[in-house]
Amino acid sequence: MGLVSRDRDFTAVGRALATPARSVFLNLLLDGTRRPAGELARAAGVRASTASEHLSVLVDAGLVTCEAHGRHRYYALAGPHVATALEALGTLAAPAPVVGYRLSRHAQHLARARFCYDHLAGHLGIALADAWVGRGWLAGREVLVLTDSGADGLQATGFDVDDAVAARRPTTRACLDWTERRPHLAGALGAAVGRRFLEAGWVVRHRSGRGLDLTEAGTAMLREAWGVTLAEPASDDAPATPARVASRA
Amino acid sequence: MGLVSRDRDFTAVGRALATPARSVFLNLLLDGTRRPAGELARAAGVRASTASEHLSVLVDAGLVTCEAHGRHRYYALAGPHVATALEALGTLAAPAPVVGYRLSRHAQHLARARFCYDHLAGHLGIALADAWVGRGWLAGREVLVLTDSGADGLQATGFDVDDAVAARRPTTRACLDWTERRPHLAGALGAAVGRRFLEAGWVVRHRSGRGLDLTEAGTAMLREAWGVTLAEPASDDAPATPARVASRA
DNA sequence: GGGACGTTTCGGCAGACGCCGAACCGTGCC
DNA sequence: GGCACGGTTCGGCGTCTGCCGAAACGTCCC
Repeated sequence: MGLVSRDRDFTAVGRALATPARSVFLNLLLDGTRRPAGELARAAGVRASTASEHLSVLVDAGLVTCEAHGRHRYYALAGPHVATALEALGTLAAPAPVVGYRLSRHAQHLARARFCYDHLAGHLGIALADAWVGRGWLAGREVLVLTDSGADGLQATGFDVDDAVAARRPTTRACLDWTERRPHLAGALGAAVGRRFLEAGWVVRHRSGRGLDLTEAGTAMLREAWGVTLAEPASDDAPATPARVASRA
Repeated sequence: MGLVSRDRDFTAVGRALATPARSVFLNLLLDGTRRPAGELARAAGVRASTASEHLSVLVDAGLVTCEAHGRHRYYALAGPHVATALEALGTLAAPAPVVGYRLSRHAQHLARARFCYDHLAGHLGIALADAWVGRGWLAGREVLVLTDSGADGLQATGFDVDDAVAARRPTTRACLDWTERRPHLAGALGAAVGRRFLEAGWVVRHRSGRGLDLTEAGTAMLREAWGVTLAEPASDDAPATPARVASRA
């Protein structure tokens, strides 16, 4: 101890991020999914061989892990710390160039609800954070610290708060969305919430895409439990207030 | 709004970090100082011409700003957001390779007290955070949220809390040291504290180096105000408890 | 076993990039 | 004005690396 240099060598991480294909890969994996090499290759517009080389660079840099499954190899982010760091870097990075694509519809969907590695994000994530700050369950405005009443309330609603508190990761963490400017809940508790939403069937992963669909059950649950209503996806733009919260302390 | 891609292009930032020389530059600037091109060149072990090219890359990437002063050009980090992002990336990056140097002495000095862009870090920063958490001035263990009593207490001690709260930046932010594993106070309030420590002469920048020296006045002030004592720099290693806090609630 | 398929490895090519020395520019000083 | 000095620009050199197609490997399925 004390013998290690205090400075960090950004070279390796930098190299890993420094090419368009790898940047695309990371963006795709940033929602916490595992994806086979071929799918990543197609998404980035490069040959399988090229993608393979890129992926091994990411693995060597420790950003991504590889898990063999049958004749597929699934790649995923190496852990929450990678997601956290990339998310912080996103502050500096420019929005990715918009490829032709039917982006608009896609983007709207993502804006509404998605996973940010292991926790809920998009309008849904923000609405939850707002609601819980409103009831005094989370404190610190931009920082989202769990209060005692919050621990009780969330536990009562069926979230595994004890586990989250005991975890090695920070219990709560505020994750600032790049496009919206409001924080949503990350950290061990954020992950627990996300897990529960999936297990309970309140949200389901959109088939063949990133992004989540809020189910009937989920919609009802949000309204009844916390008076949260998300703007309908069918409606046009709803930029100013993406979600409305009834109970505001 | 809504039209921008949700993904980020990490390519540019990645490229900017991807070379040893630029990594050294950023590490040097990470303490918030501005330094002339020549000094940076010497530190990185490259010719002035090479350094100049590197620096223009960093400027183009928006990580660094350049300010002409006489026949010198001073380079500095482009803002707190850059420091924050790099600090987050440090989680992923390996410790920088140790160059020959008389590193040990140097590193010890840095470990004791230094600036982390605009706020106090090192054992000093950690000791302050510990002390203030102990008195209930900061809440949230790993997160460091300012409490009401904390606002009163710090204001009474002469820190400009009102300004910090009014600032556009988050009032408090926990900055996790890479080598130590404990957080210290960053954000607008952290910057206000750092500023005051310099102005009051409690710390002075170490000549020709990074790192801070705690003055007699600073030592006395720490002890009297919060019962904080930093281990003497003359002593050998003091790894386990870098600082001791008297009053623990 | 044979064939389809997902993936990796290999060789090769072209472009990008880091480095340097030399030349150039602007400022400060005598 | 003349010179020293900090800094940038330019041309050139060698290396690295991103890309591809072809070939090899392993798995699944008939």
